[in-house]
Amino acid sequence: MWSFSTETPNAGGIAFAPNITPGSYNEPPPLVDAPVFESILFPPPDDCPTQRRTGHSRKKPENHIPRPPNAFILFRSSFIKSQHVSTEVETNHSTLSKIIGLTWQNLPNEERQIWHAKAKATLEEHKRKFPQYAFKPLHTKGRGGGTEKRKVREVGPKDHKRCAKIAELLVKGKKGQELDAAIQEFDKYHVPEVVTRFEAPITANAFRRSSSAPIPDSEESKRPYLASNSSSASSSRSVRASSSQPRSCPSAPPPPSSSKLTAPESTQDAVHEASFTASPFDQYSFPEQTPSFDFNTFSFDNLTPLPSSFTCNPLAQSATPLPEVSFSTNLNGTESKTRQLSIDTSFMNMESWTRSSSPMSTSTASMPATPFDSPSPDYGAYVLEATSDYAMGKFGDLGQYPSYSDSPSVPFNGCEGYSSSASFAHFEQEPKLLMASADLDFSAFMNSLPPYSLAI
DNA sequence: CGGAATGAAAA
DNA sequence: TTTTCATTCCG
Repeated sequence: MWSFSTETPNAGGIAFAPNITPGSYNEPPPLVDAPVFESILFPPPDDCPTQRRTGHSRKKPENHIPRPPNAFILFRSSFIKSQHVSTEVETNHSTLSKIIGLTWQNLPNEERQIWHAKAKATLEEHKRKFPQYAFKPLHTKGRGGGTEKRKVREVGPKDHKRCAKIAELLVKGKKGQELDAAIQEFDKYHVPEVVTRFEAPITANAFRRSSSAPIPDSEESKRPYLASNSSSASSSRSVRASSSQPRSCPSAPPPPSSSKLTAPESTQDAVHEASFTASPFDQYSFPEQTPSFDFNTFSFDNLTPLPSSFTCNPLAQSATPLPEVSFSTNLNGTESKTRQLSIDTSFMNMESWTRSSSPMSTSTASMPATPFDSPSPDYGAYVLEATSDYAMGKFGDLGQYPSYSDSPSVPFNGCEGYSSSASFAHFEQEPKLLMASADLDFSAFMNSLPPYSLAI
């Protein structure tokens, strides 16, 4: 794309600073001929056809001279061209920009320095080629009788987890087909964070078109609860967690304390909380037989060391059949904190969750009456979905069951001081087992749930 | 055409 | 300090 000079930058007349012995210099290392024994993660291309952009039907003047690309743009361009991330993993370039941005930040300084040098060289050549060029940005922002404000950071991170994971794998050297396999494995258990308020309904087709969604395999998925779906409904067994996840997110904020509940530092969460001061559970009419589960009396603190799996049904004495809650943990080594919660909803009374009685009908007055463009029938299976800032997963799995998440993110009753939210997911087929994974404090997550959250 | 990233340069 | 625009291409 851009013509890089593959010769060493020193060849252009740049000399070493005097009185520095070759063995002592360390500040700006000779970029190219430095003996980099660690193989460069994303080596720049050797051949550069010097093509100037593809035939864009851009509304640029014929003689428009584009800006010289900066280091990141050069890196991104090369990254895209070399297809380190195959289209199997990601095709959307907005998401790719996220991934490449994260990769760029995690890149070793020496390697980033290479691209900065390339940007410098490109700039020099640009100046040589277009001596009269001057960057003249058009400030088309005049208050000319129009609605200003347009650059609102509206949409939250679509799936930062996945992007961070990809970037993490990239800087570890995984790319291409090797990356495909790793991400495929990741997608099997990863719960996409796509629940946002007031967004367009997530329909089945829309979700499949979603960029961050794993490509749906026509065959039956290997997701845990699907497998358990085919098994006997009465026995909800433990769900195997993904074998081992180092879970080291370099760029992610430090995880909150597992013992205490702190206020969310994210301003967006604060907005969420401020937007919904009223509890929707008071407005919505839940099924009358909605039982309650007292998490205050049920403690998970004695789960250390956690059993490999155990099942509890604290409401077994109740007349109505109730969801069975089973917890399973995988203790792979000492630092495995990934635990999973599965709820067997096979005996859910779906009749009581008709569309009319569902909170969705009241909370989405502005939504289209039939927000599902999928031709598949509407089973009307509304499932209470719960998330919290400390639980990294949530009930329901949009990856497996394309669901309509109309989530009025609301603070839970009786849980003040931190932000948690509830949402309602719609499943196009009757879910037998819902899953949630909590990577951090499972006990805090469970305690954050409202009593009726399990009374699905 | 907006988005999604980082960064250089102009306003 | 803030805005533009370099690259890329899908929706």
